[in-house]
Amino acid sequence: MLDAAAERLVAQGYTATTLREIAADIGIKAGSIYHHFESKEDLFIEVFSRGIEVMVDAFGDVDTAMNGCDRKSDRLEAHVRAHLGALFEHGSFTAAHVTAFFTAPEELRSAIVPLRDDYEHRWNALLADVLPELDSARLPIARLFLFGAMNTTIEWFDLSGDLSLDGLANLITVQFLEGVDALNLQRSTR
Amino acid sequence: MLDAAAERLVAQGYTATTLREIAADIGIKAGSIYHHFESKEDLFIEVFSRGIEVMVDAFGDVDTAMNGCDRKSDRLEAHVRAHLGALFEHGSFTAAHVTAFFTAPEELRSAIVPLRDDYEHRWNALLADVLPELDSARLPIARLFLFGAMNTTIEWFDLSGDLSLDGLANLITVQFLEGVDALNLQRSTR
DNA sequence: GCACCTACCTAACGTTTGTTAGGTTCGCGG
DNA sequence: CCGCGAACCTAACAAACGTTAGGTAGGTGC
Repeated sequence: MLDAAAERLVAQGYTATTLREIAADIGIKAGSIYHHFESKEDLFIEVFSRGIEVMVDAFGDVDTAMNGCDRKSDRLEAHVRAHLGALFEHGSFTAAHVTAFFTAPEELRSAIVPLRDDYEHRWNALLADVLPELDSARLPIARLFLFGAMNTTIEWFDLSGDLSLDGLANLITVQFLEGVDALNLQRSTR
Repeated sequence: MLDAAAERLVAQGYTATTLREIAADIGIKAGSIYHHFESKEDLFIEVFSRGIEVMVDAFGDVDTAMNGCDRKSDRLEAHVRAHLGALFEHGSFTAAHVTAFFTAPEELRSAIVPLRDDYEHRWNALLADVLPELDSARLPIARLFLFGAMNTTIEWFDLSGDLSLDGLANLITVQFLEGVDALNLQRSTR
C-alpha cells in the first residue's frame, strides 16, 4: 500500500494522488485506508520518511563497507552510487521523495525536514573529508551542485538503457571532481 | 493574471492551484477567467509557454551580445547567467515551468514538449561549440548535469543573500568545466 | 440614442475529494 | 463454540473543484 502510494506520488504529485486511486491499486476501498492511517497526510508522511530512510541506510552501508578505503574519490563514487541506487533500485520511496516533496503541503513538509537535514549533514561531513582543501563555506554549495546532478537523473535516466548505474555514478563523480573535460577519459566504465 | 497563476504554480503545483485562488489574487471571480481562457489547462499552457519563451529570449540575447567573444568559457558563463536570470529575475514564469511542469497532466505537457526540445537543442549546440573535444554521445548527459545544477538552485538560492547571481553563474560554470577543486580559485567574484 | 463589445458577476451544475459512522467477514485464542 | 479484534466494505457527508448559462456595468462607434 505504501508502495502504491509512492508510485502514484512519482507519477502525479501529492494533490493529484487520491486515496481512491491508491486503494484501487491494491484492491481495497478508500475508506479502508483509515484503518491503517489517520489521514492522507499521515499516510504520506510515512512514505516520505521511508524515502529518506532508504537513502540514509544506503549511506550507512557504504560508510561501513568503505571503512578502510584509501582513495577518497572511490569513497565518494561509492556514495554517489548508493544514492542513485536508492533512487532507482529500492522501490519508489526515494524517487517519490525527491520528485514530490515540494508538491506536499507545508505542514507535512515541516514534519520531514529534520530527517532531510540529517541526511544532508552526512553528505557535508563526507565532502569535508573527501575535499579537505575546499573552503568550508563553499562546501554546502558543492553539495547542492552534486545533489542537483544526482536527483535530476530521475527525469531522464533509464535503467534499461546503455548506461548502467555504476557507469552513471562514475560519470557524475568524475564530472563533479574534475569537470566536464574529464568525462572523455572515463570511456570504458561499464 | 498570468503572473498570479505562475506564482501559485511555484508554491503549490498544478492540481493544488485552483482557479478561485488565482481569481482572488487579482481581485476577480473564478468564472471570469473563462472570458480570457477556455479552460484551466489552456491558461497553464500559456504560463508554461511563457516560461520557455523567457529562457529562449535570454539565450538569444546572449548569443547576439557575445557574438565576437573569444573565450569560450566566457560565452558559457554568460549563458549560464542568462538562464539563472530567467529563473530569478523575470517573474515567476520560468520558475513555474521548472518546478511545476511535471505536476501538470500529460496532455498539457505534450503540448509544451516541442518548445522544451527547442531550448535543449540550443544548449546542445552551444556545448558542442564550447567543448569540441567532448564525445558527442556524452554531450546531452553533460547538458543534463548542467541543467540539474542550474535548475535546482530554485530550491535553495536566495537573491538577497551574500552570493550574487553573477557569482552563482561563475561558480556553476567553473565547477562544470574544471570540477569542484577549481571552486576555491574563484573567490573574489562579486 | 442605439447597438455592440469587453470585462466582469451571480448562481448554479455535476463531479470528485477527504473523511466518517456503522456494519460485515474472517481467523485465532481460550 | 464463543468472543474478539483486525481488516475490510457500504453508504453517505460536507466541502471544494472546474465549468457554464445568463445577466449587468461601462465604454466605444455610428
